Amino acid sequence: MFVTSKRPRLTAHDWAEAALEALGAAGLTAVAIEPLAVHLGTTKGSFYAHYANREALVSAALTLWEQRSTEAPIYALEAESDPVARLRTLLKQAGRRTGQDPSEINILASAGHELVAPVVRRVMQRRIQYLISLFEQIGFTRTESVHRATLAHTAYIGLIEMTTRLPGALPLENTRATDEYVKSVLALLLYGADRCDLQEEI
Amino acid sequence: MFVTSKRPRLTAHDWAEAALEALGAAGLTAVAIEPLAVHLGTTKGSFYAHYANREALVSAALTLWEQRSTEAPIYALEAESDPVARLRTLLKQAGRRTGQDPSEINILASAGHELVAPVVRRVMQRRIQYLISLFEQIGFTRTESVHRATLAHTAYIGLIEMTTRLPGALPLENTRATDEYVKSVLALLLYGADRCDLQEEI
DNA sequence: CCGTATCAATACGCCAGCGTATGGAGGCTC
DNA sequence: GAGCCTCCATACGCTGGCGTATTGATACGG
Repeated sequence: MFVTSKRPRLTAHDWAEAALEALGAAGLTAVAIEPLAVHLGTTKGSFYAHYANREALVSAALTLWEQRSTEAPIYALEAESDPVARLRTLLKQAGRRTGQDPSEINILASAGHELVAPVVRRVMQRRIQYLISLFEQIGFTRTESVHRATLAHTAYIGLIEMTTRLPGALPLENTRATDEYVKSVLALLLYGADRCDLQEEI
Repeated sequence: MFVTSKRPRLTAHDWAEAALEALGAAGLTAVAIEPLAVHLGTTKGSFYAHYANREALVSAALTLWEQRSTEAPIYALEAESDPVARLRTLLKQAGRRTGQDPSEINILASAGHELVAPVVRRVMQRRIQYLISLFEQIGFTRTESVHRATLAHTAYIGLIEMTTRLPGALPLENTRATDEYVKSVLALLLYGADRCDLQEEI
């Protein structure tokens, strides 16, 4: 042919990347070999040169996701010094991502699958642990920190769930309203942080 | 035959009920005619005497769900008089149902489907509106009420999402810990309710 | 420059589920 | 008790996806 278009040969990583994209965009059932092959401009025949079966592909995609979900947020907060500032930027980021990113929700929804559950569990637990540590650094007791971290995390999950599944259902019309909401939540989560009968480090 | 077992003939309602059960237990894909027929002890041939197709069945199941989701919670709170007590029992009920009831989450997760979205949206918006009215009755301003209602609702969604998808991932080991958590959340949601610079009705 | 390992293409069998067609069997009405 | 209406059963074709087999192309190293 003349227009061979020089398609570069695909690697296992290409497949994993496409699988992760599909998983984030449309859930576990979208990680289907034949549709992915079409998307990648090839046929499923070549897939089995890279992976044994669909499960292996899902595993690879999840590995990618776990890496990125662990590395990314750490770096982003290194800049901030005190725990309150870190919490604030964390919440602001969450508010900004609202409704933009269905991947979190689609992957969490896939946790019914044996392969997905442990990965999602690890990522979520790391986040919650980090939140707990933030509240403890702020000066709250252990149990109070656990409670506020749980509230923060579940509110985040519920927020992205609502905004991706039912866009516009929450009474947060625009970005302004969302920002105000985030501020409000931050205030509530920090309620009592300035009281002096908290356990201090000295 | 001798052991005809006298199976009663099925009605459209029986199918809708079974469909709703499957939807709540395992999501939209579980609302499949042939498996449901097996579950009901019949064959799919009889299904098409009641409904035109699968979509119609899904619609019927959702109608059932919407009715129950709207009637139930209203009655349950009529007993309580003041809004704070209503909020408290609401949260306690939520905490008690934790991890027991995957249906909310499975139905919400099905809102990607055109047929499901409007129903779920209506139910959710009614709840949020009710929460907002509670906070306004307590004495908060409109925007403050919107914020706290949104926080309460999203925290609830996130809580049941986490407990059904990833049981044990939240740092709420047992029922006691969950009760304590709910108390904490209630306290945070009501922070400032006793201040006198709130807008009062007199 | 040739051979081999890797990727690609096609065809095949398999399974699950939807929707249709066609008979059969039971109950209700008159 | 005859007839009809409703529900049940089975068979069929269709779609979409998985996994396998076989063959073809192509890049890369010796």
